[in-house]
Amino acid sequence: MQEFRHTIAGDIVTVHVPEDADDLGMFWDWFYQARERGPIALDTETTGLDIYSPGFRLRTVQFGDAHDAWVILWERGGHFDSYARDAIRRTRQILIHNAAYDWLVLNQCAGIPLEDLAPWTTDTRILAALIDPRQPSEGGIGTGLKPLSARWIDPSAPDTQAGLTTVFRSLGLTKETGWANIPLSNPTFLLYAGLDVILTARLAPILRAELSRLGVRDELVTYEHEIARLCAVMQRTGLLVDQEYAAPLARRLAEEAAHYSAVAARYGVSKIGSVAQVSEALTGMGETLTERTDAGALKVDKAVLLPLADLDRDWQRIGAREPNPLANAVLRAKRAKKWGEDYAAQFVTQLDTAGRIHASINSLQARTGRMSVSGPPLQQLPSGDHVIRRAILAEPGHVVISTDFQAIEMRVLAALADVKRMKAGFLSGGEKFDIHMYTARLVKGPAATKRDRKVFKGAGFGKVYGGGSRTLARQTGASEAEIAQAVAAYDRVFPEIKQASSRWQRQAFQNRMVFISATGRRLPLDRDRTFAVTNYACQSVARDVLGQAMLQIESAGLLEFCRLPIHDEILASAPKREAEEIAREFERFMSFPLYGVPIEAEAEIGGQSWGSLYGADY
DNA sequence: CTTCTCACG
DNA sequence: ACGTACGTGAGAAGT
Repeated sequence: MQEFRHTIAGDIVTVHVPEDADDLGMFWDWFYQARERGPIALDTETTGLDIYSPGFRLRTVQFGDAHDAWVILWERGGHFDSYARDAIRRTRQILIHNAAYDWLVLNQCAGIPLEDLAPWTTDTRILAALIDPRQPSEGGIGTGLKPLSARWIDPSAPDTQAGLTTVFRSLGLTKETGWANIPLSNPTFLLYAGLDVILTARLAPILRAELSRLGVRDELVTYEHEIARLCAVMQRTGLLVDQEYAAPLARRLAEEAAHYSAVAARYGVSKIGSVAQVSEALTGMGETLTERTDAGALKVDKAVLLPLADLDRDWQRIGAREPNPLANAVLRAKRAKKWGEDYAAQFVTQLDTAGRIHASINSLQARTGRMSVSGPPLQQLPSGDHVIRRAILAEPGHVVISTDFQAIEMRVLAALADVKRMKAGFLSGGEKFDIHMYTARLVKGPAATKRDRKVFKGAGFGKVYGGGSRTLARQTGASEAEIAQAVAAYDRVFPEIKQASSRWQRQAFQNRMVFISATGRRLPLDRDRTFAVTNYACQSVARDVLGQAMLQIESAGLLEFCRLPIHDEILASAPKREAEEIAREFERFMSFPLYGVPIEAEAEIGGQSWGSLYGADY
């Protein structure tokens, strides 16, 4: 038996590393006693983060309480993995920091279904996010084990990740190669592997007590664990990639990027991403640049370059001027590079052995509770045409179904702010109700035009986002005077929105700048951006409406069809012959009243590729 | 590490 | 009294 000692918050703690059958017997004795005393913290060390790549391996499984940790060398196989597997299966109160990752690792490498672990798991990362959801960059503690331990347990708690990076380097390894190649005999690796579970075990009761002190309901904590499980199931399922489409697409986009980069180089721009080079070259060609970035540099983003290239927002020729060839080349090179490298190439390189991608779904990422998807970022694929989404396929014999909420944030706003005439509209509107046209008619009468609709749609978003007339004018292209009038009219028709916004800001002030959402979520407000409370209130409840819908979908037995949550939409793959019926069920389980406002969803049935919903014929 | 850009809801 | 667009992930460039 190897043993390491360390001091945490004044206590000497022990990390045990069993080396033979006798040692494993001692682990078993500890495990049985610890299980009687309370929850057991669990963690894994692996070769990397790419759970589904062919070379991925589980290296160690750690168990621990507040004083002892046991690092089981899974990689050694034999008794080591059978003891670890038995212990995992027999734990009835599990503490994990960022449970979704370890659930998926154990599901993939140990064959333990995540459905068997999830009901017994408390995720300390979820607890922390419900106390303060802000990232460190936003002034929060963050939800990493290190900053949480430093805040709640011991300011000098070791940064095990950073510490290991140093060890990797001393062994001639890197951040990338270290996790897979560090010998299991390395004492720092073993110590840190053990300390992580001890810290998790100590964190859980402290965070529970804090949640209770803050009055956060247990129901919210439970709900959030359920959502994490549903997202993990979708991540495990993954999405099928059309490799015969994606691989040539990645090549074609790389060629296109190279071609237009070469054109830009002829105008003195060697790096198309260099703001300084592009702005200098354009100025040298006689173009006048006026827009500035936050830091004061001349702006050369898409909105600036498109008019110079005589292109509208849909990249169609305007015919107003001779296109600037450099602006045109930079625009096209950047788009081809992004689409090719960030999307198409990722589809090909991140595949598992079955030709599927398993993008990571973070069920509780944003300050508002919104989810995020990364590796690749499937929530952000270009939606203007089918080119990228065409590479994602339904299962063989299936079709894609996309069910999205209708104007969800406006409905949530109407419900939360009790906007009388808006609620009346949603209640009487029926299936094809158009809130923006309804608003235009309220203000302008029956003669309201499509253009009026566009202006009031902008005003509506302005309200939800807390924006002003100037930004709205810039976004919609309408004049500032016209927008100012529309916003004023909007406030007359829906006076409750402004009242609610002020009320919510007052509530936040009285609660140390934390607004409590309708679902009990804690939403910290920045002191100099209190107007954002309107958006936080709506966005976070819209997120919880999606979560509620996901739970109903699971209860209806439809989880197996779900592939991806996208804020106001659920993407699914369903057998072609049952698609019509399943689509209606998605609509049904994504529709329910919210404080008297009907939340409604509409399903769209496509073909075999996701791109079929964006114009592809396949 | 920060800034800028660009993809989404 | 006034005015403030919200939330993400990812990569390149420059500090």
